[in-house]
Amino acid sequence: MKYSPSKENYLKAIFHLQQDDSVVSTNALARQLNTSAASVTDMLKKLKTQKLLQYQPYRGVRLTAEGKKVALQIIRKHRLWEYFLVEKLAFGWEEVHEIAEELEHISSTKLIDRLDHFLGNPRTDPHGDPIPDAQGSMPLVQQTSLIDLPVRKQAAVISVSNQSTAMLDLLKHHHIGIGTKLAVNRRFEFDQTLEISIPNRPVFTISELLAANLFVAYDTTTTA
Amino acid sequence: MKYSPSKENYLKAIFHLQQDDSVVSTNALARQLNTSAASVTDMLKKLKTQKLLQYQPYRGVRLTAEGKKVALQIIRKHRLWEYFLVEKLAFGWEEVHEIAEELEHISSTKLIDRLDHFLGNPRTDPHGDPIPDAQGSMPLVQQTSLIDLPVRKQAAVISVSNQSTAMLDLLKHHHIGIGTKLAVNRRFEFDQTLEISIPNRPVFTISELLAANLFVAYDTTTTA
DNA sequence: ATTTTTTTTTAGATTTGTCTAAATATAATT
DNA sequence: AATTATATTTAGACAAATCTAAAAAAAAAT
Repeated sequence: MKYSPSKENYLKAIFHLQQDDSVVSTNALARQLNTSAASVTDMLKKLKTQKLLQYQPYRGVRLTAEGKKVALQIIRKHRLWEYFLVEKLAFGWEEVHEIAEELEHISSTKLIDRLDHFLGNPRTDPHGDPIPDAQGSMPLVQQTSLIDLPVRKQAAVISVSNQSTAMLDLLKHHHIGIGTKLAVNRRFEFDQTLEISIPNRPVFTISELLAANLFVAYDTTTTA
Repeated sequence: MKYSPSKENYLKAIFHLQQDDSVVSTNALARQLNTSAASVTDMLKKLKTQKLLQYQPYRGVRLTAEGKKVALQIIRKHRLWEYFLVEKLAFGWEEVHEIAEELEHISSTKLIDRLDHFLGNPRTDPHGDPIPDAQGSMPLVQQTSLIDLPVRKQAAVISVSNQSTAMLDLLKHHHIGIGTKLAVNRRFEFDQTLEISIPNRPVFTISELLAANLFVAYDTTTTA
């Protein structure tokens, strides 16, 4: 029931890449984990013998129920630690990920449950991503179109409803991608355009049409 | 400037065993780290090439200034995390050590400095051991004879002023050693004996003479 | 339906930290 | 001082996680 940090990272990466219930390719994993395809193959064989995933050579990989369970626990730890770092230790948004990558491998589940309680059982992390509970069930994300995002509320882009190259081209131009953190500074009533700010980038304006097609997640936890 | 968890554990163990400025033996280290003498020898050679310690085959080992610096940073992290676990997450005394053994290897120094501040810059951990500051200087311990320890105050044995075999024999009988956590339950006026409790052990009574020769550290931080 | 390209796997090494068993050095005892 | 006992080191192996280069399979392109 205990896995090495490396194995945990593989499970987490597969979980993230395995959007619906599709299989994940060796190369995609290698890219995600910044390692070689050969290393990935080696590790997949080990994880398979531990029944954490289904894997047939050349056929890609998919987590088993057990594998998903483990992945969700890592994600739970990661996000709770991020929340702690931002809310209690006053870290900025962008600097917490790297530290949480280390903290998520601390094994004690008692620790993480106590931390959860200490933080007031938050349901989303500072980026707006949902935090799985102790049983591993992850609440559905509070997912809104950018049009409905409250002003000044930090949010993370989680999906785009229009996948046309024209739109993706525009997103690229604005440096917006899945996971991009942003906030709406203000709305202009005249033409319904929105002023957007992304950390460490100049502010810019987008059209109502673009905003309508951008879905974001944000923290809805009520702070006492 | 970054060392593996294993190396950090070696440095910490040597630091603790190297009471004054004596050399530490291979066997003592092996015992402390629950490993074989052969493994210790292997590791000492590696740490020597990194100039973290002085080591001559068969002659024992001693930390260099750099080695001490690293050890003190690990100890700082360990004790700050222990404080966090007890004070913020309501863990008991005895359960925090194991978790802190993992947390102490999280690398970010920014994290630990923020944690320090968040906790109100405590100067001793829950066991009464002093917490080194960011520069690695460790405050002198509040060191009292057991005779002067306030009743019910938890403390840790840090030294014994009498090293006779007769005394060490008695200490062994009572399961008391350096680092043992204990508290005085009550004093008996008639013969000045003390009732002592050690977590997870039956309470027992010791003589005034023994108490006079036992030095303990305890937390003197004033809690608001 | 071949050929070419891309993806994936195998083969063989490497590093880190560990082990056991055997050899050697030091310390203790007679 | 010689012998016995203890402590320490060397030699040789192993598991985990990684790598590069080569081989094999699958997919894409002609």
